Amino acid sequence: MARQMDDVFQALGSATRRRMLHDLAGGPKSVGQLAEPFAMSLAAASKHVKALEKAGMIRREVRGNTHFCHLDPGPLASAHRWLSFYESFWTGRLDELERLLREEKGTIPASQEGDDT
Amino acid sequence: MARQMDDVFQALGSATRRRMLHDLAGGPKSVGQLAEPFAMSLAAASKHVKALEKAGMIRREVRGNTHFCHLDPGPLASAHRWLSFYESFWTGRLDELERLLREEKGTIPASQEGDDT
DNA sequence: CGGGTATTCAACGAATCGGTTGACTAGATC
DNA sequence: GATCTAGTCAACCGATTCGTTGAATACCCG
Repeated sequence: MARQMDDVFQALGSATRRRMLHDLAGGPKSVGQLAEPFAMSLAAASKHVKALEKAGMIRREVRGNTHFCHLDPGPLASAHRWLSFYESFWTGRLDELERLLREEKGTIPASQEGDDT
Repeated sequence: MARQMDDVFQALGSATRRRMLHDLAGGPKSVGQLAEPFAMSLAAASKHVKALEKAGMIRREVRGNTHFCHLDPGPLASAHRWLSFYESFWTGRLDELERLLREEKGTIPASQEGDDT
């Protein structure tokens, strides 16, 4: 479904959440730790975390009192792969792009949307 | 500014607009042509086009009556590069990731957000 | 038990989104 | 000039987003 892709890109469409992901790259963090850089309530930050979780980009491990979040890079990899489709375009390899488009015609139509592996 | 990045990812967070981009990869299209696959008014499609334009992902060339849109892959490349930061993460190259994080400390803090070239 | 800590939940408001319709502008065509 | 076509614009609507606050939950600690 393209829905998961929507969630991923939508989650990335906020500097707050991108920052959270970036912080998470340094290792698991609690919700409170993730919230700390921001001038917003913990409840607000908690919602951002939930958005990232919904997009599958973080997993949550509740240990005692605190919820530890760790990055799940899978969806980021998917998004990266999705964008890679256009790579030949921005590198100027138009011949390569044409090959990709032709190849696509041979499989499922609009197959790029189906690429939510 | 991180604002441009917001626009790009937000624009990508809609299957409709992703489809439009995909169609544009095959060559320039008019607004009407872009709208055609969708069961929505032309005005609605026009708004989507405007969103893509705002994100810098398409340029518009008005020729006579019709507006031709062509893909500008720059922002897609930026997004791709942004995601590449996490590549070492999903390939399991944690040592490489740590190097990146360490290297980042040496430059501008939170430098990833500044990467809107 | 009582109190502090970490976090979520629910309700609310302002702003934005994604769509609609109707009116408008401008180029093409007869 | 009259009309068709391509597209935008403005107003509107319902749904979603992003923040708030206050209350609820649940764990930890003395």
